Amino acid sequence: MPEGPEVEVLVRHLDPLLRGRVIQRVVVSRPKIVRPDSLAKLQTLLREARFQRVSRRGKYLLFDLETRRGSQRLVGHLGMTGRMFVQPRGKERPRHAAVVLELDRDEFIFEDTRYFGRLTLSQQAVEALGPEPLEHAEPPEEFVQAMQKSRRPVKVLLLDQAIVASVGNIYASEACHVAGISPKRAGTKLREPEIARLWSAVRSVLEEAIRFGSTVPLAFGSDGTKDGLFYYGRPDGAEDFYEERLRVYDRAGQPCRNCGQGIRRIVQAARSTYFCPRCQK
DNA sequence: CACCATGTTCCTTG
DNA sequence: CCAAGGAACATGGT
Repeated sequence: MPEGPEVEVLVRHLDPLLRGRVIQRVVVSRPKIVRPDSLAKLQTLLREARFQRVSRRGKYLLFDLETRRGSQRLVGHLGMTGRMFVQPRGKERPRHAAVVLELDRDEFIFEDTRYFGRLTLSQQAVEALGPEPLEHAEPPEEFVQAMQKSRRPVKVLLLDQAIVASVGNIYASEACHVAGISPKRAGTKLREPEIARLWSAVRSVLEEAIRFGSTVPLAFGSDGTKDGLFYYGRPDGAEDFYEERLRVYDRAGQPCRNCGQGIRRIVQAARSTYFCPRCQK
């Protein structure tokens, strides 16, 4: 499910639900998800821990906990198909529930069909993240430098979480389109004003997605219908707003909303990229 | 059966 | 050292 915006919307949903609640029991049915922690370590540390706050960095969810041994931060990542939600204890758990934190009458569930996600006390991945787009109105120096010194294509650079956090495969294509820059351009070939344009395009694309995700009805629980490209699925019966939303992603062959040219799909670093050959140079 | 999928990491090759 | 490509992880949708 996740790029930064989806994680942000999920965090805003979870924070008020979890704040102040105490973990009674930790059930890990997929030990892989908890790596590099051990199951025993997690169970020991999290039992009787109280949620203080849920926040986000990049695509990671940060759960601040007050444990018997002081403050701890649990780090979550949704991989491609992860979901997190709170449901009443006793309700049937989804088939791919990877980790369950039993609270009082409720339980927190981390479900992940493909099991690419993580829930761990290791801070290592978070520490390696590049700048957070929505925290810097101007392109940070480290971003400009990283772009200029690499010959990799722009779209591939945007996917590198060490260069800029929060951008995933959908919003990388979207940002290149908004910036009017071809996804194939090498970082070294970008002029400074183009890098600045790219930075603000990333910001506006992420911001727009967060606004969209916050206003549309979402079903966070396992009973939401299957994905669309904004996740969580919408509740059954909710209208489908999702088609109109994206500029280029998954729109191969369809007309560019700016100029009418056909959107093209190419493959970069083994992932799909979409762009308008006329608007993006 | 084929191919595709919102992510990350590791390995090989050049 | 860097870059590119591929595979792996595991499951499901079309």
